[in-house]
Amino acid sequence: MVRAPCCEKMGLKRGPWTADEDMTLVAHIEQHGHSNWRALPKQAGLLRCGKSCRLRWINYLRPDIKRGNFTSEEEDAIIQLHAMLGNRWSTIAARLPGRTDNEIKNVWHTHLKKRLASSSKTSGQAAPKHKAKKPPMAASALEGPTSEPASSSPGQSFSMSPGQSLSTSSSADYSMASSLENTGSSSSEEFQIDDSFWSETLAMSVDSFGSGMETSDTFGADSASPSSSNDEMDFWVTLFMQASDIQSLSQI
DNA sequence: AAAGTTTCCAACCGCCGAATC
DNA sequence: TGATTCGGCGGTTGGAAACTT
Repeated sequence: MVRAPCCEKMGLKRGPWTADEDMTLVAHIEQHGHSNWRALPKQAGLLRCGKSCRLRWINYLRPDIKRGNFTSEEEDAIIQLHAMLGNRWSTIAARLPGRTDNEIKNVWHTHLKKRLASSSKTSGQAAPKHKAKKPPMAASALEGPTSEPASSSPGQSFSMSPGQSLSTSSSADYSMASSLENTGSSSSEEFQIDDSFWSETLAMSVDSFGSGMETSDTFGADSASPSSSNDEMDFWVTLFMQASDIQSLSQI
């Protein structure tokens, strides 16, 4: 049977949200929550698809969203996490409190991918291919410490292992090869984690680490209904980071 | 100053897995 | 047990803003 569309498109508004719509959505969610996205727009009196409402809330209106530039620490964290996880934006976002998967995805495609490409080409010389534009925004995020004063709290912390080093070396090889080269695998071999890896390891984790697993609880709204596989993924991300950290420390 | 180009980001689309019936 | 619904995810895109010529 043909799957029904996520929402009937007739008469539903699309495109950018207005301030009024934002207010309506926020007010409704604050009052009634968002137990049912599909029904929400009708209840709130919005001419929007439920999916659209959800996206707007998740990516923009949620109170714990951190607006503003990405700090260099955040960017480095994204790069490291992406090297380990690939395009698992939601998992990466879960490690960066206040950041959304959509935002991280955008940053990756607009800044970080290019940054990696140029650093790998010049092997260390970060040749600014693109001239600085939008000074208060993107450019500052790329060039070392951000000038953003208050929007990113000073005490901001990632859910990473305490000793996790966020290498900012320009020629850093962000692949897992660098992190795991001391584990016996060839250093020239790029370590790729694919889905089968995760499914296998996650399956193993149920038996081996089923109890006492520490789960990160850093993402208020999203963690309202955390799936166990997400918790497990968090566990493994943390484990890998700690492992790579231990490996690098042991070499000192 | 204007036209053309590039960059960025909010939003949409389609697919998938889990939950429910 | 299969069908259906729903929420969530990642890929992609359109338009606005910024920048260059």
